[in-house]
Order: sequence, then structure tokens, then C-alpha cells
Amino acid sequence: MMRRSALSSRLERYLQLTEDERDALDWAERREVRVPAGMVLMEQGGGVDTLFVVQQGWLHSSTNLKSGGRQILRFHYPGDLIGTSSIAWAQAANTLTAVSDCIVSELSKVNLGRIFKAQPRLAGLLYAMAAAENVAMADRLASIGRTDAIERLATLLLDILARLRVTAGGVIESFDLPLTQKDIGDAVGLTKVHVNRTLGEMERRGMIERSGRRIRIVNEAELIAFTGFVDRYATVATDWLPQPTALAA
Amino acid sequence: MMRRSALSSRLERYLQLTEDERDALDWAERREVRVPAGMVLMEQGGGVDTLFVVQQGWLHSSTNLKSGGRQILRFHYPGDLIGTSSIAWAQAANTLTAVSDCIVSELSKVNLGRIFKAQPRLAGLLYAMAAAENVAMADRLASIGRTDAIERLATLLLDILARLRVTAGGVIESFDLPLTQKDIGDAVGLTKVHVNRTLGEMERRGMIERSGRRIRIVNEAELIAFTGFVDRYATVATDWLPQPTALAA
DNA sequence: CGCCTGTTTGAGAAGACTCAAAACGGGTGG
DNA sequence: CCACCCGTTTTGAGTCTTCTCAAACAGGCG
Repeated sequence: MMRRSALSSRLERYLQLTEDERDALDWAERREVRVPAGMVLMEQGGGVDTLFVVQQGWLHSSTNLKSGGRQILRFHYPGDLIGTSSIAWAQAANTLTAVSDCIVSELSKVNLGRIFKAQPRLAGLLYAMAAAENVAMADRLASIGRTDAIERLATLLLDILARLRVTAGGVIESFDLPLTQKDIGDAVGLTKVHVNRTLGEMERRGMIERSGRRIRIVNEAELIAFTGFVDRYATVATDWLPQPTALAA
Repeated sequence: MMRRSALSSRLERYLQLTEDERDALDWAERREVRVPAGMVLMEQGGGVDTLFVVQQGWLHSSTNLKSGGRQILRFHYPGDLIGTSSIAWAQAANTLTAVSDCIVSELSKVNLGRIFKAQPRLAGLLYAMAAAENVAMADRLASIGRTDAIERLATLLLDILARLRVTAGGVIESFDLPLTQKDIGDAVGLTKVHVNRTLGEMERRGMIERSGRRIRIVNEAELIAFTGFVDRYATVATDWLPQPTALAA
């Protein structure tokens, strides 16, 4: 009755879902919302009682600091379950902004609770993905805390590339970055000026090529070796999950 | 039959658990392990199929970078469920090291799966805590990415203090930091030398007082205002959770 | 008492930041 | 179709924070 949700496709990468499970997911999602690029979907500190599933496009979550600065925390792509801070609080912990034109669908907290009750295997899978999210966050922490500008940017580019590939399917080598250098800086903890110089330096060293906002990674394997980048989304363990509910059917 | 787990006490802060829920938790934990200060409980890259519940003492999780550096990702206190990266992978994503003498108990992935199946409300609560963990991580990212040495250290101290208070109960004002300045630096992304100078500077400014490794925060309210610190563990929303299973009983 | 680890201090170097201005590019209105 | 305008990118010069290297100092333990 409804278009298949990007969330079920995402979960299906890790596990063959039952019909019941798919239905439970698709049923839980309501009200698709179009979010044009640049629009704020959820504001830090605002009240929330719903999560969102990204169906199309990408967004980022960010925090604003008292000191005036901004930190971009994470980019979100189709299949991601976002706004999860509303699971733990009634106020949004951070701001969600559309990077490109997006379509997201709402998934209310209460419906999530129903899924947890009726589909324990899905609950476990969602928990595993939250754990993966945590580790991805830890990677970024290590990148920003302990590496220099070049390595931070290289890691960011590899991360974005890996995530875009999931959606795009094929092997992409170059991609459009609809981010300003200010945005990039806010993501990796650098000034826009220094981002600019560093990108220039990376180009000079032959690590990347640029034309406008299109970026090509010249030698990906080499860059991965250089940064030690690990794609945390490639696989997720599912061996421990309970049996699906409707096994009898 | 078994000592009440620190995990159920933790969850009980947010929600009154049923007998069944408490039993399910306590039953799932096996084999208490004593971990002396400094010992590595789990090594990055090593195989794992179990989580741990911290019962006593504290630990930290860290990553080692190719470049030789180390990033301490998070400190763990009684009631924390740790090693959660094993939920998503068979290999540990990071290293767990005891900061003080600890007691932890094992909670196998499979038993976690059983809890998810039998006690959906607990599953939801664990998911909420993972979401809270994510936001706490985001806070650290913003701190390290966008603030200077003094603010980073101030935030770290406030964070540790807030977490210690939960365990200690009463109002603590000063506390022992069983961390070397190297450790502190690895946590906030600074060199040990710079940590030393910055702590000195903070003392000179009257923000903290030190004697040995004991630290006293002189004016906590002021420091909280200065850093914009938020304790993410104070409350967790529970309104969306499904009803407990054994409601009929 | 000496050793070892961790802390403190010094001096110089490097990376990243600020302020400022110029160049670029895409979009709008004349 | 062109001129203008705005946000973004690029470049320059100088400063500041943090790092590196190095050595002295302190404290606990065998």
C-alpha cells in the first residue's frame, strides 16, 4: 500500500526480513515530508516527539556552541534513522539541516515502541545500528582529536564517498560536494580558510582533483591506507538476534 | 540468588522496573570478573562475543591510531553497558582499559538477544540509553572540534564529576583523578605538556585547585556557564516505551 | 638509596587562526 | 545579453595556540 521504506532496504542489507517485519516498518512510517536544501528540519532545543527516516537526499546534524561556533556531527543518508535524540529526551539535542533536497518520513516514538514490542528482531537490529553509529562517532572523535588537517579532510571525503556509494549503487569515483568550505570546516573542526588551503595542498600533492565542487579521489586505496579509514557500515553482526516473531506463519 | 546488578539500578533511575525485568537482567549477567587498574579488558581488533556491565570502578575505551597516537573515547562507570561494539561486529572496535580496580560482569550477546525478545520495554530503554550515549559523544566531538584547551579540560572535569556523583550519591566537590596527564591529553586531544600548562593556567585563574591528583572545582556553576556543559544522563524519556510484558501477573 | 614514572618548566617550531582583500561564479534584473 | 550582486573561494600577512624536543624536578616503590 505504501512505497517501500528506505529503512527496510537498509536493514535488508544485513538481514533478510520477514514480510511481517517489513510491514511493521512501512506501516510505522507516516507523512512523507519534502525538505528543500538548506532547510532546518529540527532545531536544537525545540520540542520533538518523532524520528525521521531519510528516504532521499542527505542532511546533517549539528550543534551550536555558546561561543558562536558550530560543529557538524554527522551526515545522514537514505535509510538512516535520524533525530534519535528525541528517543531519550523531549527536546532535540541537535539541529537537522538538509544538505540537498530531501524526502524524509516521520516515525513517531510511539510507533517505534510498537515495533520494539512486536518485532524484537528488528529492535535488536536497530540497537546494533545504534552501536555502529556510536563507533562511527568514535572514529570521528579520534580523527578530529588526534590528526592534522590533511588527514581529517581525507577521512571525511572517504567517509562521504563510502556512504554515497551505498545509495548510488555503482562504483563512484568522483562526487559533488554540495557543502561550502565553511561547512566542511565545521565538520572537521577547522576554519574555512584553513580548509581551503588544505584542499589546495591535497590537490598539489596529487591526492585529489577538483573542479568546482566536484571532487575526485585520485588513489583511493592509497588514501585509505594513509588514513586508516574503516567503513563501519559495511557489515553488522546479526548472529545474536532473536528469532523473528512470526516464525510460525 | 545473585547480587543485584548495577545495570538494573541504573535503569531504575529512569523507570520502575518489574520483578520480571529485574530478574531478566540479573539472570543474563554471568561471571563477574575483577579487573585491576591498568589492565586491558578488551583489545581493539580482538574477537569478542560478550558485553560487560560495569559493577564497580571505572574504565575507559580508546582507539589507537596508525600514526601512533591514542584517543580516549569515553569513560565508563558503574551501571554502564560496555563493549557494545561487539553487538555490531565480531571484532572489538576499541580497547577497554581499567582506570581503577574494577568489577565487571559478562553479558553475552545471546542473552542480550533473549532480553530483547522477552522484555521489549527493557530493549527500548537500552536503545534510549544508546541514543543518550550518542549525544554525549556528539558533545565531546563539539568540545574537541571547536573549543580551546581550557574549555576542553573544564568540560572533561565537569563530565567526570557529574558521572562520579551518580555512583557516590552525595554532593562531591573534589575528586581524585587516577589519570596521568598523558591520559587526560588523550581524552581531550592535547599533548601531555599542554595539559600540564593548561591545568596550571586554570589554577592560576582560580577555576580549580589541585593537590597531587585531587582536583577541586572552585565554582561549579560558573564553570558550567562558561562551558555550556549539559549532563546528558540526568533524565531519559520513557514515555514511548511499550508496556512491560508481565503486566498480567 | 636509587629507579622509574609522571610532572613541571623552558625554548623554539609548526600548524592553525584572524583579519583583510581580491577573484570567482552563478543568478537576477535591467 | 550584459551589468551587477551576493555568497563563496582564494590569496596574503601576521599572530596565537599548541606541539616538539629536552631537561630538571618530584614522589612512590623495591
